[in-house]
Amino acid sequence: MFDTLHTFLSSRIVLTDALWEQIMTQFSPRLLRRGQFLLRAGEVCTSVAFVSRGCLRLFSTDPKGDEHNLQFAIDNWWISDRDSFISGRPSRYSIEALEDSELLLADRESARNLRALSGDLEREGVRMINRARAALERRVEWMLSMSGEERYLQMVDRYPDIVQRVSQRHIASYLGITPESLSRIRRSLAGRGHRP
Amino acid sequence: MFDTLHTFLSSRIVLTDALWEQIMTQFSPRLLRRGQFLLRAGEVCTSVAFVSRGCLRLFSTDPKGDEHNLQFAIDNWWISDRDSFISGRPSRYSIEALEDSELLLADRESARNLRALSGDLEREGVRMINRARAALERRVEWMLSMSGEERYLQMVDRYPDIVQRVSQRHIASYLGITPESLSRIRRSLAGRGHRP
DNA sequence: CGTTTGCTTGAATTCTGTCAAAGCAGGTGG
DNA sequence: CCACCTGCTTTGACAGAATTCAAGCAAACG
Repeated sequence: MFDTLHTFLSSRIVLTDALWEQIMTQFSPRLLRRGQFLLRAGEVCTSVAFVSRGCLRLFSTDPKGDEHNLQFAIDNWWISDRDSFISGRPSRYSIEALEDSELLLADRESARNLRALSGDLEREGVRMINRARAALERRVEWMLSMSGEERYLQMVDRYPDIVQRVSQRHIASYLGITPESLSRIRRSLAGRGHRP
Repeated sequence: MFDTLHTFLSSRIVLTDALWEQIMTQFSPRLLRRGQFLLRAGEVCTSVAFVSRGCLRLFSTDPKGDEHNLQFAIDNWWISDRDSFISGRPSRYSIEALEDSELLLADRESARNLRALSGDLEREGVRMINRARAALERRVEWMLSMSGEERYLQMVDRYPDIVQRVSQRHIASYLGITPESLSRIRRSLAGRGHRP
């Protein structure tokens, strides 16, 4: 369960055995069954989670009760409501496991300890935030400039593994269209000779 | 021209005269007339800009030639294509002055120097990235869950000064709707007794 | 084996974009 | 000072796209 995190980190920073020993102590393993929640809207997000195996979604629930997927996380991704995690304020989001999942959790103090452990680790943290920001920026750009069909093709291109694992209604919610529309888009694409 | 930056910084970090002296040396002033560009798509973004006075927009141009506003920046805001700035790769975005503007520019080396100058300053840099990320996240949430009218009301509520200063077609582009739609939305709101 | 869940499909509706035209500034030059 | 030009906003008519509502179907699950 810690193996995947070790592999993940060693591809980005210089990871000595001594450093790894210390890093491990800061994470606590957690199993989540499909349908269980890591975070519910209104609670404070007290951890960042590394997904060593499984699939989760982060979503908001609007006043009408409709849910909107803001992020998916599969093996080797991180997931958390960073705003709530940093500020300590209640979260507007929920995090739910879409498959049975193995997580490694770090709370606020662990995160602080990790940053203090090595400059490499701290810089990697900043890079992670920047990647998250860049991904959101791209997504806003897509929403502004592309049709639902184009956004779907972008998503298949960029996140094929997620499109494969996650149900269509969740993909539709992520794209900002209805499941019916996504179904029609896929039929239309198939008719024009697109790989399923 | 440096006054606004001094005010800005002193409200967020402990700003001694000595530190301020050093900070000033890292920024170079730049005047931009309305319509001039700080960055053109395809160029590398070599600076982050603090807007001491004026108004700018960051936008992308899609294959059809349509422009999409991703960000506005007025007095006391920062603007830049951080991806290009960090990676050194050509930018997909352009930055244009919507009014005559006074900027303070820091290039890559200056940014590095600034981070090295004080831990406070470095932490403030991370906070800035996080605020940018949080703003984008909110915006994605809006795009997923709200109609054009609701997004417009959110924008009026959250960025009244920008809505006031920027032309409607640019607001419309930011919201992801056509200028015609925004015009109709405003008429409809006025009819239902909304402050102009 | 019956129930549930998710996907598909159809028809009606609502909304938004498109195109074209006219009105309304603000700025420029005669 | 006025006439003109240019860019922005408004408006109307229309076409097109996506949502909604409703129903059917298939695979998965207890």
